[in-house]
Amino acid sequence: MLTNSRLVHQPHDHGRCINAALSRANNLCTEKGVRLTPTRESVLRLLWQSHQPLGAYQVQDQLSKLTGKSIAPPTIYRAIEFLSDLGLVHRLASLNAYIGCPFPNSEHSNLFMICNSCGSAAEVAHTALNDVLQNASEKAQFKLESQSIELFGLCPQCSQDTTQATEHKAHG
Amino acid sequence: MLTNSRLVHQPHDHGRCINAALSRANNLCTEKGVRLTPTRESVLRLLWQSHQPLGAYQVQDQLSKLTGKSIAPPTIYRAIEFLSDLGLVHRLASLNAYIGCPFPNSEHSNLFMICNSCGSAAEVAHTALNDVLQNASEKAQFKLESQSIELFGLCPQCSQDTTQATEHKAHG
DNA sequence: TTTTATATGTTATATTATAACATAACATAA
DNA sequence: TTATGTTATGTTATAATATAACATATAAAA
Repeated sequence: MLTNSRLVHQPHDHGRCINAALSRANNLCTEKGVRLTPTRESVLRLLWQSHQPLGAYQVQDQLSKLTGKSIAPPTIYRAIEFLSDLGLVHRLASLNAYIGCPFPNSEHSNLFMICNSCGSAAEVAHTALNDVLQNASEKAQFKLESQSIELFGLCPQCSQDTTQATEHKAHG
Repeated sequence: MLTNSRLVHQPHDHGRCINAALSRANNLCTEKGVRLTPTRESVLRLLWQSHQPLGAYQVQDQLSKLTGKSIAPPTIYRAIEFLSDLGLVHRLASLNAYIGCPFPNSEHSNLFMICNSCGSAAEVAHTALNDVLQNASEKAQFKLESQSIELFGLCPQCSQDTTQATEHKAHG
């Protein structure tokens, strides 16, 4: 099970996340012979600003502020589509939001653990899970092509906070 | 693994699906002391008209035609919310669409197999899968509260059609 | 440097969903 | 039975998300 869960839910040097993501993006674009234009790079950078997924219009706002120009939705959606096609960005359907992919080269589960409290989302690649889904599909004679798995709950950090709050309440 | 997959993807007496769903709904509403009003019943019936999930505005259209009155979106969304709270209806996030739940009393996986070709969606309840997800969550110290699992691919029927089409092509 | 392909700008609009407030229907108690 | 509270629906407006269609600009290749 490969995940960025620890990183997402703990204080860390987030600059390294961003740099790593940009580096991966540059390599992949070179490899595929496509261009990581300034707009696309900025969008990717914004989606990596935190580990919380962003809506397209949040990206729009932030990019507009960043550049001082007003930017229309299609520009954002195009950049997201480009990044998404390369596997650098994922869409979280239940949130209508987008997030950078921490391991675009690995086999994917498209599994996300989304915190109901702080909104952070960790991605998980889980071979055994994929096998279970593949088996289930075969049993149902369903030819599996892609998948979207979104788990909701409390991240380690928020879970701890809740416990403490409850304890505090109990004592008060 | 409990699923309505066979039923969904094969010709069957669909009236029985609808009747069963309405009967379950009536029982559940009685049990919970809430009302299955005509609007709510109609919406449930429409969502059971086929095994393809429907968008809220599709439901609106059909209900308007059915009653001859024009019906505004909030009415539809309220009915869907009511049914959804009772577990009688699910939302498929990736499609922005809604579908009747075939086994509202069973433990849920919230797992759907959605056909990319015909649009049908079968629901699956899969204890072993739930265990895998629970374990993965625990490993990540994530307190799992709910989940949404959507698989995309080809249903048995469409998969067969594709194979035949390919064979046909190969022969032609 | 023309040509071609790719990327972005711009305007308008489609699609999905909800807020806010008014009215109606139902349930219960006085 | 009427008064009262609760639940459900009607109505209007608008928020939030996403895309179509066409014009322009930028980069790459011939």
